[in-house]
Amino acid sequence: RMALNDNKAGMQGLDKDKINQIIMDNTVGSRFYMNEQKREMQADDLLTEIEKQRDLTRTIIHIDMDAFYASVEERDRPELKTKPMAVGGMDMLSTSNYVARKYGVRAAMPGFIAKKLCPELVIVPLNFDKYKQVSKQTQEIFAEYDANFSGMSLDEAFLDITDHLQKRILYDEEERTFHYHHSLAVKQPQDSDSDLSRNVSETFGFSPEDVANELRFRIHQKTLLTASAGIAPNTMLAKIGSDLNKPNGQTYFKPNREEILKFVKDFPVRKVNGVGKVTEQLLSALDIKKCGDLYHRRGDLVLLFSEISCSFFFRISLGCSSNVLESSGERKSISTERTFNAISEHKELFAKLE
DNA sequence: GCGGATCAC
DNA sequence: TATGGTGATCCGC
Repeated sequence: RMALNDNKAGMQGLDKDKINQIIMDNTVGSRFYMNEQKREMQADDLLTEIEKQRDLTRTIIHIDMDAFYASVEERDRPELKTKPMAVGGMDMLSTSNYVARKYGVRAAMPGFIAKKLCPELVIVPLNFDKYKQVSKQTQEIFAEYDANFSGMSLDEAFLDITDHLQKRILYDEEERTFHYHHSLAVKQPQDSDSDLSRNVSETFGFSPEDVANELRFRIHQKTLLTASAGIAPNTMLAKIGSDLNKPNGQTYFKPNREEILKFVKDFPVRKVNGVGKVTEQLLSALDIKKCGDLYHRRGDLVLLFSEISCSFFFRISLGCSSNVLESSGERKSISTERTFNAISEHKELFAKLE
């Protein structure tokens, strides 16, 4: 910001580096420098406030069904498993299986484009009623661990298992053991013959990770579908976690401030809930690509954005978000999702700078 | 409050 | 042939 701007007539060919050095050498204590300090103090006030509210005492799980609609169709039509397949129509696809993804066929892609990428692609029309039934089955399981769980869509939910973990300490082994019915046990191609007669049952422990494994086991037991999970002290990290080891995996973020900051530092802002295409571009223009960059550029951010937007960005940079779940029925807002009107907010600013 | 922009599913 | 439909927030007016 303090650097010399040479986009003015008569300023070409100057030794920019040398001039900038002189400006910098004389700038400490100057108005420019003080302004910068002031803005960083403003930012630090917000950051301190957020840090003060950091709560590592709760355990949130985000459960995300793997390629949900496509997996349901594969389950009911196994011949589709080996073929590139997507669910939706020629105008829009809802999701695709992993074979199709190798061709670049993704959710939210028009079917006719997908067909050009992969002419053999099988497009299966939506069976919404079926997905709703499966969703109900998974939600019955969720309710056993958190009666107030928050369903985000048919294939995603947040659970606060803090209370369950307390109660669970008293569970005997039987209450932590689950097994498949013989009729449901499916032989996977990679299983050896001995796996067929194997007792398909499992006992789970007492840790947050054990609970997530148990949830995923029970979902598969009941629906024959796989899910991924993120376990963390808040919704932002839980949501990130369910994506990191997908499919059929899970990630645990320990309730440890230092470890969270270390993870978040190099994590791309675009993958955080609430940061979409436009915000990504806007931040990218400021050379902000990783969550840690949001912290380093905090002085610039308070200059450019509203307090609400800054708080949103700073919470991301600290790995802080809400850990309070609104029950699905009465949900009005999702506290981790924030948008801001970048264009109009900045039209104003640029107008002043002219 | 309303409409526009943004975002997620 | 052809690029969703809905619900939520924040912003400027």
